Amino acid sequence: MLFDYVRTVLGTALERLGLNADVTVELPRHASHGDAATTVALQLARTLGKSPRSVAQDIVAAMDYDPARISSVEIAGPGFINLRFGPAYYADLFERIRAQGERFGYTERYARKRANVEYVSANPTGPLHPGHGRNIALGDSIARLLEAVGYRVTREYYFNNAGRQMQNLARSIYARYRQLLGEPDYPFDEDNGYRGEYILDIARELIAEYGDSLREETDANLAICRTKGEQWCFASIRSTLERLGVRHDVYFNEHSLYTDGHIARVVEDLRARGLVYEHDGATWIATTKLGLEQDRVIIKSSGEPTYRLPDIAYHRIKLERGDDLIVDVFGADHIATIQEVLAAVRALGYDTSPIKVVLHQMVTFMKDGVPYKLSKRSGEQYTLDDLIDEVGPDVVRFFFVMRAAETQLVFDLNLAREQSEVNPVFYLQYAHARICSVFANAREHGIEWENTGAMVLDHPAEHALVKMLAQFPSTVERAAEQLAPSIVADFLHSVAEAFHTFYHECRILGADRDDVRSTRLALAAATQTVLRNGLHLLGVRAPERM
RNA sequence: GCGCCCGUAGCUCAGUGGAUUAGAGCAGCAGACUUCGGAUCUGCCGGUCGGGGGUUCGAAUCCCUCCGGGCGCGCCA
Repeated sequence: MLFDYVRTVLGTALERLGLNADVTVELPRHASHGDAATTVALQLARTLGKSPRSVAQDIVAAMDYDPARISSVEIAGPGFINLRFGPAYYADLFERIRAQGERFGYTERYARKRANVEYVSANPTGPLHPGHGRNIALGDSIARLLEAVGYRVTREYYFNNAGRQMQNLARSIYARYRQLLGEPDYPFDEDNGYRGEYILDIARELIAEYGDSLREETDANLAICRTKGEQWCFASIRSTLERLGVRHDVYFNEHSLYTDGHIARVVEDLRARGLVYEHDGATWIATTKLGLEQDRVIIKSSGEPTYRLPDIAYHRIKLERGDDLIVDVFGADHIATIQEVLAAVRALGYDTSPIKVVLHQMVTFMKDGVPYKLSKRSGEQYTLDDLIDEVGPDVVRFFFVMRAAETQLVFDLNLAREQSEVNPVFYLQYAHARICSVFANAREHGIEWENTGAMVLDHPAEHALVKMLAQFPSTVERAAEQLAPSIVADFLHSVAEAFHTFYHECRILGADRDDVRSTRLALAAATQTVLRNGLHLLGVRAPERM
């Protein structure tokens, strides 16, 4: 949007010269180099066998433009073409932002495309821990970003409520149940058991519900413990997600892969391709034939599949659904697994290119300058809920997406708890609240203004703000394409900065002319929209007052 | 040993192959309109972009190599 007119002018000039090239226009790093710059002459010089500067001269000579929109064109350095916007350019940008109003920033580029985003996918064996926060915030913001560029998005949660983990959960609950019933020495499996405080809570609920009628150690009673545990854990997980504004459309149960025959089909199909063999009583997949380091077990000698097998079946199903884009949000510890799974699915004859894996690195929590241990081993767990209690949902969501997924994030608990200007979330929210306050003031003083066209933009701070706002749609697209919410977080900081500077230098309500006041109010309204829409993409609230 | 990720200011991080001068925030220092929210704004201080080669008109960015850190490499998930 920012460079639409510039691109058109340059494109026409190239056409006139019989040249063919992608016109990339960028914002120069230094304001002294103008408002827009292109390196197209440098790129063309080689194939044309001419010097970049002379190519640039030809292009400039062939440019036909409105001098009110482009006030200067110059060739600089080795062959850059630098342009400066004129008043009409700003007026035009501003008008387009104003006309789009609340829809500004959302595009239709990927309309009619379907995307599936899988995230969280924690098994129901306990409350979410703080480390899950990054996966949740990333996954949900990615889903929001994809929606913003037109995708129809399904949010999916994959879980396993069978298998060894759930047996351990049932046994843990049962042991605590017996202990609470007056047998403190009843054995608790310290190695495999879940030692969290919440197990006791579940056991207490069982006593309230069943009294001591589950005392006998039968499969049926353990099954009751298991079911109770699963329900309790899922309720806990969902309530935490709810607090963060996250809701999934599909909960995919791993167990259905067995009952629907998908698991058996995967084994048969892999076997038909000569990729399966038996060894030491187990069934193996020959991943070495697929270019990986070593072969892996897919069915243990006990007859139980390993997690790999359902993962392969699950990804095959995802591909068969025909979505245009399939996003897996995983922690860095899944890297080996996902490589194996994708290699196996490819070996089954599928094109895995719709699958994009967002691997995020681990989070280190810091408190008072030292790493804060959030041990799962200790009986007392620090949960994601505790973190939300401590710093609030907005800070949790923002902190987990403000850095690129591939960085090893440091979550500074002191900074997060700080309710002041050092906290980067408040800088953005304050800008929004400030704008709301200006409008509240306008209403209070009975200031009438019309958000119509024909406005005046004179001040450099106004120009800087308009230029910033005009980049919102392309920024959202770039963030969506790169599956990188941190791009939006950075951008919003720049918007807030441009607004605060504008606010400081330009009186809005106190402007000395009515048309200037109306322009500035409209500019504030547009900034408000960008901040609100942008914060929404990150799942952070845009408060009217703080 | 192998695979993936990272290494940029004291700290946390941006940086889309581009420009004599690599940018923010925090920390530190110095300032700001008696009027719309000072949770703000303006300056200053601070860098061998981990080291070394290469590709290119041009490299923090791409390639190679070495060093350092993280995560994996289970008949756990």
